[in-house]
Amino acid sequence: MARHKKVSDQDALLAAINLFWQNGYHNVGTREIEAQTGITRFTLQTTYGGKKALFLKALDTYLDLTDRHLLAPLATADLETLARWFDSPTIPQGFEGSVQSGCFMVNTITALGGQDADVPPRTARYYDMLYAAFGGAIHGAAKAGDLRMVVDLHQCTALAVASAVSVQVAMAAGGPHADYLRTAAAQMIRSWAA
Amino acid sequence: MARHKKVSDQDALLAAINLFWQNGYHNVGTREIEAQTGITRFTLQTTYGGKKALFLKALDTYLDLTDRHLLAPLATADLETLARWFDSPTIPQGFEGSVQSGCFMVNTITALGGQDADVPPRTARYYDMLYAAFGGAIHGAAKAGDLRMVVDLHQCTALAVASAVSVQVAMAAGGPHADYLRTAAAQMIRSWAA
DNA sequence: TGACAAACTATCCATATGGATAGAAATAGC
DNA sequence: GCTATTTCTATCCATATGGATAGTTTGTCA
Repeated sequence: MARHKKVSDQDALLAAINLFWQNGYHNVGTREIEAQTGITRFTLQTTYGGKKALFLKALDTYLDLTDRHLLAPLATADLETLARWFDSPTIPQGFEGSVQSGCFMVNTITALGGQDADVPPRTARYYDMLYAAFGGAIHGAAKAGDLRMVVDLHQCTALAVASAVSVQVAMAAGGPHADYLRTAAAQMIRSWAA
Repeated sequence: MARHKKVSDQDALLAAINLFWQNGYHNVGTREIEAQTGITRFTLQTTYGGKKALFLKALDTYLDLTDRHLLAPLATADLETLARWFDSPTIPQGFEGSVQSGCFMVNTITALGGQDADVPPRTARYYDMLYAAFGGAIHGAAKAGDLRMVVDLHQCTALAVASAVSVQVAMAAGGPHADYLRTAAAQMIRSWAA
């Protein structure tokens, strides 16, 4: 039987997510990947398929975890939970140092999206996740009679998605903007209640 | 008197804006800058101060033009003009090929913002411009008695800023999301009217 | 017409990059 | 204890990179 890797796949992948999320694809070289994740350049190539393949796997895992822990549960949440999602956010374990960099996926859309054919399918998945989560909550609230009659469900969903995305950019921007936007989004959601 | 450059400063700078906006800082090499802007690597170094300095000058010029043509005029606009700013956007001359890449500044925040000390001052300027533009319009509408009494001006301003930023990300993302968000934002703004 | 200054061209340079290779090390199973 | 397999280490490689240099070209002015 074979030699074990220095670090487990899971630990290495988590480290890779944080590295690429905080620094972007281009600012991270293969020597830095070795230093920060424990994956040697040999293993990077032979086991993971190279830098680009590791990046995509990290991004896919990020999307998996983001959906599982942050978005999918929202689809069945009530309005107050949705509002608190904005003004009292939870941070997935293991990513505490990265949330100030915004969203790994949003950063990838704006940094690489125009030139990299591997990004658009993931972008589509991300927006699907956002619309499913916020749309689910909003349609659920409507069905429960919790929404004011005058609100347009598609508009509300789009505004919730807009708020979520812009909060991520504001996180990457630094400063107070993310808090302003979180507060405003939570207020907006609470204003939809019957 | 000396030899003239192959292209004018203004044309070169416009070309540099479009190049960096569409491709990002790292995806553009100095040979590509030569090919796309007419600035030789010699001139890039001696006149502009190098690749990074050209990038920052391009970004600053982009912020100047964006403020002048798209944002500053909003500060004295009425609500309907603000709504149309979203659902019937105008494209600054010379940038038609780049708007599908979103916003040069937003792309820079997410791609470089975490590692590059030259970006945060420009990020702060960008958000200041956004808040001044949307805040000005909204406060002006309130002063004119055009807003419903119940709306919170700071919340409205923050939501308008959120919408503007997320539309830019959606442009970079491609697909129908930008149009959804534009429509929703315009509806939201119209819903604030008395 | 010559001088001067600015920009261009062709070439060079040091460094960094992603990935490849060969030999060594580590591990489990037989 | 040996074998097979996987991973590691040290080194190498071809290419790309941002920038530098030297000689040439170009345009204006005196």
